[in-house]
Amino acid sequence: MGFAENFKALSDPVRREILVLLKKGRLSAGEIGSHFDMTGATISYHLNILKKAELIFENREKNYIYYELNTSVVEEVMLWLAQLKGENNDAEKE
Amino acid sequence: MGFAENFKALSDPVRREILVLLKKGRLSAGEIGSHFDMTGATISYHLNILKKAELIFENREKNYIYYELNTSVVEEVMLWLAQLKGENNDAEKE
DNA sequence: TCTGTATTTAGATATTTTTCTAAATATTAT
DNA sequence: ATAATATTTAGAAAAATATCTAAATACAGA
Repeated sequence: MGFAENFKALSDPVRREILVLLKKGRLSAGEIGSHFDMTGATISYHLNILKKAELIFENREKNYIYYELNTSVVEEVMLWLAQLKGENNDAEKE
Repeated sequence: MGFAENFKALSDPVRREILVLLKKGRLSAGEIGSHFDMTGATISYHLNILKKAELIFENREKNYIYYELNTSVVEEVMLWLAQLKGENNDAEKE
């Protein structure tokens, strides 16, 4: 909730890579973890940060927890950046 | 240079506010500092991080150092995010 | 119910980041 | 050259973040 969390979540390379992995489709926590040289606990920590920022959401199924990308928040961040790029140049008014 | 630096630079609320201030036009380090309840040294630290990420550039003039927004890097970050939003949905091919 | 697998939580440690104070540098003006 | 102002740099302290190990939880299958 809030930009602060979104940007913080995006600021870590591991978390960005997780998002890229999820671009191709949902993955379980374990599958995500197998892409990194880190303990499952650490991956869980990162997933939780992404979840709190609503960049991903989870889906419990059987013995697994699947994670999926939530693109709507990505959009919000882009909007903030777009405004920054926006009407900053004195020359091009309005 | 590189996404890591860009995202890290954007992850701090003080630095984001500095960028927003610069949207309206260039400001000296002192003018930027006066918007925050922090020492000049701390502001200088943040400006340096933004500078290294090439989100701003400086312009020395007289006794002052003026800072300006560099929107081209903002664009790069947006591009990364756009790709994340991109072809992630199984349904909408291509 | 017991065992095994997937994942998270708790607590500790290590690393990184943010902030401060004090000193250094640079530039202007007298 | 000296004094004043603007800003940065250095070094230390405080705060936040990332990582690990070990234990806890949740669920599935025998």
